[in-house]
Amino acid sequence: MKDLNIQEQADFLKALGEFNRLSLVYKLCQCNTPQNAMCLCECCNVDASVVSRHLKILAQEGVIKLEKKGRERTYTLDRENVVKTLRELADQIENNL
Amino acid sequence: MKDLNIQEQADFLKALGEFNRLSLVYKLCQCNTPQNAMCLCECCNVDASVVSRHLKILAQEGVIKLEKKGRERTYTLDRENVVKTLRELADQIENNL
DNA sequence: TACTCATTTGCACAAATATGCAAATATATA
DNA sequence: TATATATTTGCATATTTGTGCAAATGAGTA
Repeated sequence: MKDLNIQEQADFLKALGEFNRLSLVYKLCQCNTPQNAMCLCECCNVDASVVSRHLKILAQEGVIKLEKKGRERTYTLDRENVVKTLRELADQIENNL
Repeated sequence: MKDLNIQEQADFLKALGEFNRLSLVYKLCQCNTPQNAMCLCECCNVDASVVSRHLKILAQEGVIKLEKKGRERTYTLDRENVVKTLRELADQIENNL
């Protein structure tokens, strides 16, 4: 339960604040089973390499989790972390911190 | 109480997801009285024109509110809207929407 | 080992963004 | 009206970011 500093919070929000990345997040939100990158490609109209990079950014910021089992790499939304971070931010702002 | 589409949500998050803008938000969060731009300049080490532009972006996205009374232009955090938007986002993600 | 499929990386490039300075604008006051 | 102060805008610029393509990598399978 680390407290994020301003830069870290900004990076987290920036990760979510891009259309294709946010689309990926919603896509992962809807399918409750882990998804591989090929499947995720369908939701935004871009090259697989672009999806790969977006997923990397989301993973770095703790938005999604990568699971490697053998050949497969599947991604799941880190629902708990995203929800927690957003709510903490909302609470901070509500309470003038 | 409009529902934001993905692009609008992304724009809102992007507005918050930049270091100097988030610093401005926290600054406004701490001082409960409306602040003018000169005062806000102090919190980030940039030119007044840069602050002006950041404030404009924040205002466009409903993060802050501008009040003009005569010569003075003061800004206040639109606490209610920011908190509401962040919580709605958290709720959406929590509930797989 | 050779092949196949999924993913990442290197490179190039266009578009967006953040920034500073100087000039323009707006608005109160002498 | 002239002046002072606060803010915005026009321009130039450096940096970041999103993107696609081709090549490289990784990991299973024939």
